[in-house]
Amino acid sequence: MTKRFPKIRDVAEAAGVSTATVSRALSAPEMVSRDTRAIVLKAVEATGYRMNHAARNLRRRQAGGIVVLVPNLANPFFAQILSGIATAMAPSGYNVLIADTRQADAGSSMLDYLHNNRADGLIVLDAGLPEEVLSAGQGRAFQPPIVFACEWLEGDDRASVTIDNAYGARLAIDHLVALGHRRIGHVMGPPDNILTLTRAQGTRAALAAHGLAVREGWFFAGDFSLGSGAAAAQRWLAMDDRPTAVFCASDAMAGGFVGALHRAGVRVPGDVSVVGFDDIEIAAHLVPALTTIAQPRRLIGETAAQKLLDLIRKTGQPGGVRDVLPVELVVRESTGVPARRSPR
Amino acid sequence: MTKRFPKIRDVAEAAGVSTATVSRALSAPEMVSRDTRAIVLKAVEATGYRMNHAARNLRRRQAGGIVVLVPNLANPFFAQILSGIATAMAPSGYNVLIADTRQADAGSSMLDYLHNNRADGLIVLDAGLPEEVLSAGQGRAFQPPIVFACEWLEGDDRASVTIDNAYGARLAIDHLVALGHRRIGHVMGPPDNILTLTRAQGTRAALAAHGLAVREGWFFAGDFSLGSGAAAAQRWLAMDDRPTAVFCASDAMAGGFVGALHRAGVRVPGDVSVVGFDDIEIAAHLVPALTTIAQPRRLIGETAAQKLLDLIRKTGQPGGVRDVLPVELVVRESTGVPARRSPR
DNA sequence: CGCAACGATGTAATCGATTGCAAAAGAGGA
DNA sequence: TCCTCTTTTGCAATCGATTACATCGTTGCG
Repeated sequence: MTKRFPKIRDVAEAAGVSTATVSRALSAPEMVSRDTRAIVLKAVEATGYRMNHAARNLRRRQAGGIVVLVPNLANPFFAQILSGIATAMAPSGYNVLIADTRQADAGSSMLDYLHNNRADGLIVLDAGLPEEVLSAGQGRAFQPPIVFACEWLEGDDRASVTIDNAYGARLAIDHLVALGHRRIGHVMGPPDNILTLTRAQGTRAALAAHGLAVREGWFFAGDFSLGSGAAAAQRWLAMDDRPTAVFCASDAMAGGFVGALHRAGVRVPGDVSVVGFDDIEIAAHLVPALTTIAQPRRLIGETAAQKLLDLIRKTGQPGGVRDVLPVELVVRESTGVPARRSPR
Repeated sequence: MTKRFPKIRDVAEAAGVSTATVSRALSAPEMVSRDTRAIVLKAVEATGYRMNHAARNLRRRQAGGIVVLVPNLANPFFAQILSGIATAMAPSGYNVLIADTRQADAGSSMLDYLHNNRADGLIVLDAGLPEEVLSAGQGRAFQPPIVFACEWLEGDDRASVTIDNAYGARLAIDHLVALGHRRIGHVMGPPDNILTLTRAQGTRAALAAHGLAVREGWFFAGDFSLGSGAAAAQRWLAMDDRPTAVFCASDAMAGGFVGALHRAGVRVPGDVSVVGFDDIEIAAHLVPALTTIAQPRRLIGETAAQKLLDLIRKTGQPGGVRDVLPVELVVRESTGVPARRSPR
């Protein structure tokens, strides 16, 4: 910001009107007569004027942007969601700020975002943030509207855009049972995560509904990552009494699981069937192509963004509306009828 | 922004000093005596004061943020880079804005970002933007510092952080040749992309250096995506005279290529060896695990961010420094000695 | 003892756009 | 022609923090 930009006053002079008129011609065209509007627009063109957002935001007492809190930016799962958010936000003129909640200085800067004037609203993709951050500003400070996406806070009535995780789990289990599996395991996400909980609970419920055993030993710990899927595979390999099918709470874990199994000489779906969750793009291209529960990631992002805009503009529902988007089973190659007998 | 926040004046009153002193105590502590500083800090605490960024930015004539121009946010390749950028930017206090350059309203809003006061600098991951956008503002307007990352503009001397793509290609080809391959193909990225060009050119050069044929029919069109890799596989399958090894310009394409081949009954590396490029996280977990050229994505992001900060602060080199980060070959399972004879 | 120099603080102008209020300009209507 | 009502415009205050410049003590040194 070294040279001088034309400011609104320059445009006003060029057009022979007042700054107020220029301002109105640009942000409330209907308040200005057709003729002056044309003159002003021409002057804007001629001077190359561009509005100064800092000034507008100061005067309007707003931030001019929203922030998206992502648990781990490096995780490609969020890419599609972010894209959806960006798409939906583009026409609004709001900036989209991105912050990684698991970063070094997370604590303080998160508060900074939340507390005031850095953002007019936020989309939270990480319900695992410290309570005091998410519920901050209840006291003296003002808290901007929040929309949770993917994850949410139990017992909290703020707006959210999620999927029915238990139903997704049920689809996976039903599919496996229909294929003839009776011995079904589950690779879980990180502990305490709401998605982990609901998917695991959904799995348990579906198993029970089919009158199948729920063996705790077949519930493998994981954290949604590729590596944790591979680690679960090692534990599966070390078992005497293995499940013939495994439902993984994320495609990444399913990929890691299948890969590690393959390297140990176990075939999918020949020896064990695997179902993933998410339907990330590569799922269809894996070897074998992954059977999975598809969730509409881009739509989740777009919906969350739209919801946030409504909240900011105070249009639409007063708040607290929880959208639940549909999931569906996508059958590919990684599931099949169970082997005559468990290998080994 | 409905309720009233404590402003600097409130803090000043609470502390019994002037607003100037409060401002200095907060952003230039050394200008204020130890005692007053303590008093001010206490008053800040007591009032719950948080600075208004819009006001500061207006006064300082800056934007308070940088923007990252991403060609396709949904592409997970960029996730790691964004993460690196976010990490490096966090301590600076600059906001990180993200914009998808292939979005609907791209043209106009990109200009908006570039031209002024929306950003103090930008990191461009898409050198394919229209010239008039990237070179905009040379005339009357001021253009903020730019750092190119991954991609760059040929003949442009602005700062950039890249890798040696030709060398990466050479590593891949050398590896294949060392395994005994003489018939080597290449799946390319999108036309006119600088990465496509340099990698293809590097491939040609390496091939020539080994005295091997450069057959145009073995250079498959692609666009870095999974689908285009799978499409290339179809073309490979339809050939009479196939290469025994294929170097793909991205891991995504390699994944798509291998997957499609597998579904057609062709084995990797038994029937054909495949090398990727990028070393995305899943590469190590694929079946077969992908041999690839690793590039330090997170480091690219961090370096670009640091460079941009230097440019903004006018520290460091005056500008135009081009960093080239190292790449390396990672040998996994997708490459092996060529089959005795080409299948079919 | 007196003056220069320095450090700490306060005063007030400033950044650039928006908007409440008032004045001016039309538009009808009697 | 005069008056009321509506639409367009302009004036000037305002948003909240920063910072150039001025002020007021202090300290140091000749």
